[in-house]
Amino acid sequence: MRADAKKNYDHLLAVARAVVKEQGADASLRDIARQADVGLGTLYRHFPTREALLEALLRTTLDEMTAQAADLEASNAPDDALVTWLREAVAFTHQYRGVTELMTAALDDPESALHASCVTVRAAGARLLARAQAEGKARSDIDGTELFALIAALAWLSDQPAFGRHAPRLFEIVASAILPDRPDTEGRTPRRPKTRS
Amino acid sequence: MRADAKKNYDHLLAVARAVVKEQGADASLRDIARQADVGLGTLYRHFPTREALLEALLRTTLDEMTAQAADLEASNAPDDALVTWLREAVAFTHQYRGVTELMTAALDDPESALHASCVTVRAAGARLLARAQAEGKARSDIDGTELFALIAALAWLSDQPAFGRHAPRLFEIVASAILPDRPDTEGRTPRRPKTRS
DNA sequence: ACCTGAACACCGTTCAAGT
DNA sequence: ACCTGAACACCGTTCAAGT
Repeated sequence: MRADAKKNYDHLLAVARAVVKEQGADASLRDIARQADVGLGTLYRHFPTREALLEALLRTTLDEMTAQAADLEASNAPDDALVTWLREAVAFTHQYRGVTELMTAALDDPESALHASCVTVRAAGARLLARAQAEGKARSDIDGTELFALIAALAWLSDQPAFGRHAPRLFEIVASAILPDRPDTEGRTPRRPKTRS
Repeated sequence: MRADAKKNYDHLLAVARAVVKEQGADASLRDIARQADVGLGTLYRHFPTREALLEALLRTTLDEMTAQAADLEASNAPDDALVTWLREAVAFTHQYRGVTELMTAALDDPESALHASCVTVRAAGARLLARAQAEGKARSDIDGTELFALIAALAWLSDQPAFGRHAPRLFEIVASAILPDRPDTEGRTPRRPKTRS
């Protein structure tokens, strides 16, 4: 890659990161090019699709998540490792609003630039899940895709302003379904009376 | 309303129903007006916002869901009533792809034309939930909004092509979190070996 | 009262023309 | 080899002009 091209690529990526962080994964590509002071065609040359742009944006983070799964597998009890990783996965996705939809679609589309990353993440989760299942800590009737789905659902919920406030409890509810006999992380505070919903 | 206006209104609604069923809740309004052989301004006159259009579209179905909740409350065991209603709620939303996002946003926005309907549905669910909680059948640390959130999450998952195949099991997993001691509905089939995820 | 469609400000995507 | 921006086909939304 030529030096000027490399410069454009890097700058484009930095701007895109900021814009996507602020406006979500469906931010205007035109706007990104504009803010990067670059022709619209230049953006398309470096990132032929929106998925390609997000793949570049997410690659390092997704790799970190895979690495962290390996770490947790080596150093933690199977159930703790899984729960910690799930929490991390949801939190990560929450950085970039709307990325969940994209990753979910990419998982189903081998042509997507994001496909490989998503498959890798699913595999990392599936390993942690299998280990917990082998020790009887996790429900045995779940597979890696379903674990991915539950993470995606929790991430989606966290992105909705109506539910953001409830995200921690919703996480606990779903986690308790995956790992039935795990005590709640938070100190099981008694709930406000149920008159208001 | 004048007779010609009424005719336009009805026809617009019928066309919109078909288009939204096919293309989802973010279907082009222009396209709907075009297919209804009506000026774009006419659509906006009758339905000043997309939410208003969907409110008209969903009103009868949402009312039916509220009514069904009352029926179930009168004639079924608390836990069965709740599970049946949850299943129904997810299935309904699944008819119109993308409606979940809209309803979730409306729940948080009192100005939305869909707000009242969503609040009513939440209340209907909350009643069924409270009854099941009173008999110790449902987790006590969940409120109506969280029940709504879990329904929304399941509906969202069902809309994703990658997860559609897993929707029944994902429903069972979440349902088991809400109603911990309920036996699975399906005959707990042994799972395929976990080599493929 | 109600309807129409042009007008405006946006998109995503492509591609001929430039350096 | 890379960059640019006009061109095209779409949007949602508004509003003057018509009946």
